[in-house]
Amino acid sequence: MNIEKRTHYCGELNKNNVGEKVILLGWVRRQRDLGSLIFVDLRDRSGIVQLKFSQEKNPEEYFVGKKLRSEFVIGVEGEVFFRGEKDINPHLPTGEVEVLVSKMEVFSEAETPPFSIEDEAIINEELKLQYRYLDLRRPFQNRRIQLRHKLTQTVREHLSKEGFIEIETPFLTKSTPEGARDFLVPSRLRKGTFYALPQSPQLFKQLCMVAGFDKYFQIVRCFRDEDLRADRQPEFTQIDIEISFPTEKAIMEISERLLLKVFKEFSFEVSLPIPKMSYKEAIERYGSDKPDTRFGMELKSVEHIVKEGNFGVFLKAIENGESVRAIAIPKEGLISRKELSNLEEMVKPFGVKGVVAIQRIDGKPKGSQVKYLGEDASNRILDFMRVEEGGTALLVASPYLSASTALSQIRLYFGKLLKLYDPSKHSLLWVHKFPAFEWSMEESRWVSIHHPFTMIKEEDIALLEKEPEKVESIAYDIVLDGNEIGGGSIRIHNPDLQKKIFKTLGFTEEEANQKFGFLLEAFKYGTPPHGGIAFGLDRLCMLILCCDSIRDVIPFPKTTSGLCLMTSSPSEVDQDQLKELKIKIEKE
RNA sequence: GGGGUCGUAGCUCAGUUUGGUUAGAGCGCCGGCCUGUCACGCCGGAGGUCGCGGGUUCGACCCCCGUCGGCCCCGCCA
Repeated sequence: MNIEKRTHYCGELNKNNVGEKVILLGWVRRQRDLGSLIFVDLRDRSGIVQLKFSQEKNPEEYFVGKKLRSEFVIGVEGEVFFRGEKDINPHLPTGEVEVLVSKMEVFSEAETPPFSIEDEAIINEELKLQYRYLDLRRPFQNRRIQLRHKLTQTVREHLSKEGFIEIETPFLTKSTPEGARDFLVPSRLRKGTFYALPQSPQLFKQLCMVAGFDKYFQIVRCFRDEDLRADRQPEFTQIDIEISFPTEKAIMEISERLLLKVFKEFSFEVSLPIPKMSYKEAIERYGSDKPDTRFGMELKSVEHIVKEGNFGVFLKAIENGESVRAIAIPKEGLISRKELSNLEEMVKPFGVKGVVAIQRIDGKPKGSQVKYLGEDASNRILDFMRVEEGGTALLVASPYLSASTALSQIRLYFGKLLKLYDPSKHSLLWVHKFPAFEWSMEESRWVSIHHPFTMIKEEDIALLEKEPEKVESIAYDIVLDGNEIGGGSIRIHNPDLQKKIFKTLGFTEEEANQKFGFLLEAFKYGTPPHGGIAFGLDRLCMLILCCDSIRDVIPFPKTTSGLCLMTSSPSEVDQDQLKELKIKIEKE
């Protein structure tokens, strides 16, 4: 058989091909042996078509067909026939036709695979990852990776059309402080020194602006040595963008055109226009800097009401400058004593000690704390929170941010539980006006919330020395259904301001020069104002394809403990390799 | 670093509550029969380190300790 002469992919065949001679190449999905008549489903990346072997019509090939087993790789030559009205399989796109095989070649036999190569197969994650190439052979999983290709193609095409230049930046680069832990790569030529794999191409893309490329993009792998999650892998892909002479508005518009182009391509419905919300407002209304705005249940502060009651816990909290915040749960979310203690468990990690519930039953407030809060105050809370009959107000007392975060967890929990949103509709949101710095208890210093190269509001420069917590950055995140899918900022292009920021972050001039000297040096020679954004390609792909885990859209992912079960990496290396690098392993 | 949960046939799971004769089911696999199947059907068969190590016990899949691995979460992820 001449394998160069494949005429069709299996999934393409239909009634229009009847009578044609075809050559198909693929995997045996299943064999149905009826005696002197055998049906075989042949699968390739496009789909499935039925092959027919008949003892009567093609005795020679029939006897070879007898020996076919699942996952054999074969090539067939044959003619496409209409199956006949009563034999049509309506579940198969190619179900109206079949191929009567006249010639067949078995390229490769196959052992029985550890799991069946079917969409319906339920397979433990461990096994899937160990035999990832078989998992990827399953049609829907195969399609996901093909769709990921379509996504990256759409991005490349769109950005190229908009005048962006794709530029590759190094993977072997310099370890920098701040941010995630680096993956290190030892250098052989200069023993005792290390490259780091980039957490993102941040500094290089800025240098591309200094170099005059004006509009840069890259679909690029990034590496962060931190713990994994369902939506976090140690290596992941970003759509990285940077432009010269930007405004926040310009970058948002570039981003929106790109995202909408992608969403259109995938028939993914989002509501427009995309609202903008300050960080402060997001925390106030949703308790999160990446709120899911597909449903309401907004948070409110109720100190002004509860301070009139007699509930000691709340009064004391207010006295200590803490907040009392509340959320309204609809009547469908009936809260039993058991559920309430579940909720309390849920919010414990956020430093909230208890949750107070007030339910409206027959128009009256019910709940174990009502007698302390007073019926009047309780009623006012129910009214203020617009709690319907049968619904419940949940209250927590804690420092503002912790109370807000805790309630945001409760909000998300009920939003999902009560199906308060249509899963086929999606909601985008810009969150901006982030604070530039936060105090790190661990390091006893100010650290950047975005990164140290983020521009701050001009009028806040004066606050840098005395009140860094009040400094606002020109940074923005884009949120899709409660998931951060991208973020960026306008950068600092003035070396003096950059030095001031380093000072706020507690770097001495010497340290700053040692770590970022090349950037500061570059900025001396004419630097355009610049800024950009980066999108998480894997996350975006996961959300568009409605997957539960980022692993589903990464061809060869790691487990939650950072292992590749297929290759068994990471693994030990030869002594010789270590010797060459002058590295000694310290035994535990 | 911490919490939760899972690990029994090739796969998915039951059995563990209350330790006790030979550890089961469905699917898959192997052999036979079958001309319109498409989750083909029918008959027959093979298949087990109960994750691993130790302990308790007359006796452990079951109880205890440790360990490895999967998944989810907190911390962490500028």
